[in-house]
Amino acid sequence: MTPRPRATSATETLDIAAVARLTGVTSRTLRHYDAIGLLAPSHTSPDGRRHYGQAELLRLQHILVLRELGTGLDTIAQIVEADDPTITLAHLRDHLVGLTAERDRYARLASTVARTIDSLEKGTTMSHEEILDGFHRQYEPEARERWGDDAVDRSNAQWKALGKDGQQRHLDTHREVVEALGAAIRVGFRPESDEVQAIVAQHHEWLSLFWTPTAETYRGITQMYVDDERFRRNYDEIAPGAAVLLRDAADIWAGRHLSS
Amino acid sequence: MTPRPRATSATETLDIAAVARLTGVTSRTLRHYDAIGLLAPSHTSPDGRRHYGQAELLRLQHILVLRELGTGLDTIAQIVEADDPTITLAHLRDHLVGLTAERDRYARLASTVARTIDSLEKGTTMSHEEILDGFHRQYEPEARERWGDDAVDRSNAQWKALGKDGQQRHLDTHREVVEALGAAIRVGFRPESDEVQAIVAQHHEWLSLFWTPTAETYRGITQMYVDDERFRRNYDEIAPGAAVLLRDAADIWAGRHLSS
DNA sequence: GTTGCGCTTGACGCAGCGTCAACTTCTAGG
DNA sequence: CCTAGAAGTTGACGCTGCGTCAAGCGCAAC
Repeated sequence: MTPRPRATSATETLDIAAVARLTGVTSRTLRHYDAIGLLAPSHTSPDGRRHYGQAELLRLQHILVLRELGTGLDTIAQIVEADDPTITLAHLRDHLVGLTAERDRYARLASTVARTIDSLEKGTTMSHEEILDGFHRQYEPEARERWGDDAVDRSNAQWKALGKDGQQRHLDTHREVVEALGAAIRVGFRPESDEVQAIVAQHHEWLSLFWTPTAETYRGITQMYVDDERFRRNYDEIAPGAAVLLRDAADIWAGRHLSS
Repeated sequence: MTPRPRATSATETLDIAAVARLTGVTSRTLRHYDAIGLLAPSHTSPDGRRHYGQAELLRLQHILVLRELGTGLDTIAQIVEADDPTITLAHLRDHLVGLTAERDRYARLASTVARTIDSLEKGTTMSHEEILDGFHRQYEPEARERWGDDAVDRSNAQWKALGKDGQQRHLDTHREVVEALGAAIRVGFRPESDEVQAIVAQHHEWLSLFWTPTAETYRGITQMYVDDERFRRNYDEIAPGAAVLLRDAADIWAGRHLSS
């Protein structure tokens, strides 16, 4: 005796948009799942619109859990088709092995990269060459696994030469920015001045050629210019305080132009 | 004055197969990298064959390191194009965020899966025949693609190697195990007896087709046979106490034969 | 001559949808 | 009742990073 809303065709089913909202998938995905036979709607209204019932929602739940775990849709199909906790269990057991392996892989990668970055940020007298060399060495264990010893040894020997060349080109390109900074210092411009902000924009553009920093990472980079002796010398030998000026100006500039 | 090997066209360059062997990538990948402009050969001989020099090897090395980190090829192209340690390091900094996020994601997934397994183990209500039948049908086609894991590769290979007859025999094995357990109970064998231990070995072999249990998980599984009503009934309908006997025997067997 | 290896280009295929495009249908407003 | 707009539909191509044929060419051995 409870009042039903407009008994046209809706009993307890949800249309595709409602399911999309509830589960967070797109309607396109639901159509895709229908197309590949992974999840059919409970019924379609005469005009072709898809409607989903509770059973389909549960099945979708199951699908999404497995998908979240990185399982392929075909495998998911077989698992949900079986609709059997024990099958799922067997699958999960296998999957757990893969997941922990991936976790460990990423943990190793992250720690390697972090150490590389640390050695850069804290490196007292570390040159670009040494950084690069160290970077390369960090990957030796993995590289040796994949590539074999002789290949790694040979590439290690050649690594410096290439890096040296690239380093020189980088410094040349960069010098314009640094000299502009030096000029700004001698004239006494402040970080928030249009002139210095323009230099920062140039610096950022230079950096953005290959990589798009966020506000946070851009601030981090310019902070690094101050913290790291090797970098700071690069700036300050043009004009004392250049690194600090760049950092301060970049801090302001990032707040104005970069999304945090 | 050092003797050169056949000065036809080879000075110090490597052909595509040699590069493939050294670096572990396929020749197809090298051609792909050439096609998309990521890594061109140093020169091509008149018949169209690609040859790579030391510089190309180093560039490839750089590419592969970045690829290993999960960087997309387009981004890799920009980074190696820059050929600048600072850019590379900036990228690493950026990438570290993604790596730790991925690591955490997988860690969360792994723990979620582990807990899901736990709860499923307690709630599972399937007979082994159904498990086996469903498993066989479901994993035959596609699991191998998704799961490069050794365990699944091995289990599928074993399953296929069994052939139709062998597969059927394997299906029968479980019943043999259960009936042998029943017989052992009726005769009054103890868990540590050679007879019961042999049954456990058979059971473990049967189970190993689906995943490779450690001592811990094998004990967990057999414990589940006792804890879960439906499983226990499967065993105990053959002979009362079969599940408990299997668990106790498996506990001993695991300690003797499985690494913890 | 011919067999066979190793290379070449060209093409299609795969997952898992995103993203138009072109069309229909339902609903609300005037 | 007409009309605009929102939201649905099918169909198609696009994307990444190659794997995997297919067909052909050059070179060396038999």
